[in-house]
Amino acid sequence: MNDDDIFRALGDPTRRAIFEKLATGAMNASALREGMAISQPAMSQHLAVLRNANLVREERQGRFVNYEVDPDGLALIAGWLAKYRAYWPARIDALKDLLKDMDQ
Amino acid sequence: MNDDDIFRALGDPTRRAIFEKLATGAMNASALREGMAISQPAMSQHLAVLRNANLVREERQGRFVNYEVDPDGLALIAGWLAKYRAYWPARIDALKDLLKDMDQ
DNA sequence: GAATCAAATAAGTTTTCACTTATCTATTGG
DNA sequence: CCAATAGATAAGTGAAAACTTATTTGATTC
Repeated sequence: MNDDDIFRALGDPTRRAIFEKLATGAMNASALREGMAISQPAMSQHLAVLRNANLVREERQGRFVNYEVDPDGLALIAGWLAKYRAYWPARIDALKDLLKDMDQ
Repeated sequence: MNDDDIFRALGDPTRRAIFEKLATGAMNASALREGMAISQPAMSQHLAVLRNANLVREERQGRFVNYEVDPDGLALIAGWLAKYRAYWPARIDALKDLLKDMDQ
């Protein structure tokens, strides 16, 4: 799990769509495919890339494999972004409001 | 400027290295190349991709073109990341500390 | 205004990577 | 134990994209 894997994984729009769909709730690979013009092997390969980047993690449940967002990958992006916080001072207030919301 | 352009731009490790070097301070394309095994046209092409993603902006200064980090692109990443804030509650405290630092 | 230097662009080549089809593995239920 | 189903893997193909060399554009200085 490093910047390289993560940004490469998110660099593909299809993979980002998969991730974003997963973020609405954990589901298995078949459910992910629904309404998403993508073959079974392609989905499996994309999920492998996302998993390798720690953006997604799996949990086998019988014959199905359930996928969910892995916070570790997101944290790494947040860390990357934080390095450049000097460049967005104007956005600090918005971020503060965000954190206040999260407290409730 | 959209998620696609940004993540595609950052998906390439060379381009991310260029961006990260630029984040240490604005400089022109030649200065960026120093110690960075990369040809002049390649650098120019990478900068064009970064510029197109609003991660970097240019300002011609005579014969040189000065490049600097563009906060707009970073803000878009922050926005993308914020959508998934539900997934990193454990990191809230760390982020708060970060904001406290920024106030000073 | 010719020479020089920074950077961009054009065109072609090579490498990477997202796909395909085919096959295999794992798990369940009859 | 066998048929069915979910998913992974293997191998090959085509397209995208990161490079190359050559040339062009823009600006400076002598």
